[in-house]
Amino acid sequence: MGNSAGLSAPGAGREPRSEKAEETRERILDAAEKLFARHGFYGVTVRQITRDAGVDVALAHYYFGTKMGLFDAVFFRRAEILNRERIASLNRYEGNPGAGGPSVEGVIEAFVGPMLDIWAAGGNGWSNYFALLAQVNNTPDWGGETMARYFDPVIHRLLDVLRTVLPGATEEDLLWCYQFLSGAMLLAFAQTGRIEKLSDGRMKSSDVAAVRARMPRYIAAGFRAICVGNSPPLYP
Amino acid sequence: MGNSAGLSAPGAGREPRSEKAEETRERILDAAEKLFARHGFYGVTVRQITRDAGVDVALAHYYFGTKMGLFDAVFFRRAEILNRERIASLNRYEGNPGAGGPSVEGVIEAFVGPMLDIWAAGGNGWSNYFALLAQVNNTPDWGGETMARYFDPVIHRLLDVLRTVLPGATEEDLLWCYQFLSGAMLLAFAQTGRIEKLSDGRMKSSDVAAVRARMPRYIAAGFRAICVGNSPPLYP
DNA sequence: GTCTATAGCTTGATAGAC
DNA sequence: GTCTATCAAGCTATAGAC
Repeated sequence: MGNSAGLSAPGAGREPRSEKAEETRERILDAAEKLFARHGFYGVTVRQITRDAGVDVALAHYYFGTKMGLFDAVFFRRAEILNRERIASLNRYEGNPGAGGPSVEGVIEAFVGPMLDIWAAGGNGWSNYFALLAQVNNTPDWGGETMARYFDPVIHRLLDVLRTVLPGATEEDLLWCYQFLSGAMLLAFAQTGRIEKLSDGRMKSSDVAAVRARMPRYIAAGFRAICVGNSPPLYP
Repeated sequence: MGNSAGLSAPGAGREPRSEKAEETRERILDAAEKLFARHGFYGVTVRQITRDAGVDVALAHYYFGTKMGLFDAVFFRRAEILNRERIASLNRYEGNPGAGGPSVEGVIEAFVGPMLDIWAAGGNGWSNYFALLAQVNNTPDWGGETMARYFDPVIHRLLDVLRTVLPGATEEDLLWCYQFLSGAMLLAFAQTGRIEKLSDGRMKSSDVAAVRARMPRYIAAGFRAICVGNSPPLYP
């Protein structure tokens, strides 16, 4: 699914757009982001999107060609930002790992931190986008491929840094652990309302602080349990 | 989404069905399971399902009323089995935790084991079903609610057993850790093809043994890191 | 850039013959 | 139980006026 290649912007390099046009484009993207995140690609019609955006149906096709083109544009818009932030964070961490030197926790925090910061900074757009990522990540057949197309460079960068703090880890161990990380992280970001149900309304899916306090340590412990020595696990 | 209440079978208590009719019903369910898993509820038409099943369109409505009724029936069919197996496994473990006495690893294995066994035993039906679960689990708004309706009793049972091996854990810690477990586990079961892409084809999403060797220990380590003491984590 | 109008299909669902 | 036939509604996408 999707056909914009790699990390080059779909529709990039166009002549300068008028301010009004740019705003219209963004309104369509925002509405599409929200609705795709909630109901998936097929659960939404172009008409619903443009109605939500307050613009004419035909404009969606004018700006994005097809419904799929619109989906790709939504997916791409924030992927670019996300990738930049996470690469920068990993680079910063490698350059200066802090007091006790590099650690698994540190690397995971450097990777997850930017997303937590963005989430904490608020904005419905990002919340919707995270929910969309979780859905695509868990879509069989083309989900893995789509995630790979947009995010694999960052993930390979993460794996490189992880290898420096987990020198004995096998490739299999590292990749499976990343898969677990990916599932745990994106479900937490998706805000599905499950935690509300389980806790009888006492806890909130939107509690960023709660996730920040637990997720990096949870994930780092998992990596160490698998990638350091073997059963029984050793904790250096 | 969905409206069959609790764990009572939708359409249960009907008069005895003929064998041929029962087979037709199952064929529709199998096709629907496969296609819903691959493309989501809205990504599939009733016509595609019945075509795949080799039966007439009208029969889907005859047996299941609406498209949503069909979806509910698909979701319910295996949920019942899954719940029974997991409850039985947790009971067995509580009755006989094995040599070293009860442990976090043991509880997690008792919970995840039945799903790994079912997966290992093969059958496309179950693979499709797991993929469907992963999708619903990651669906915002109604995903959490739907999962809760079908699976919360088992999860509360799991949490009860976990409390006995993690006596000091707070409710918040336990529930967030479960949320991470849920995301990691279902993504691994969804076979999205991501691991193939990341490993350049050297690893397979369908490698049950690889998941069995790692996931329980990964998850147990995460629980211990969060639910035992506080930073820095202590490993008993 | 924006809108109207519409082409050309497909959809979920049902009525009724067999 | 199964199939044919069909309906009303909604869909993506486009052509062309402004």
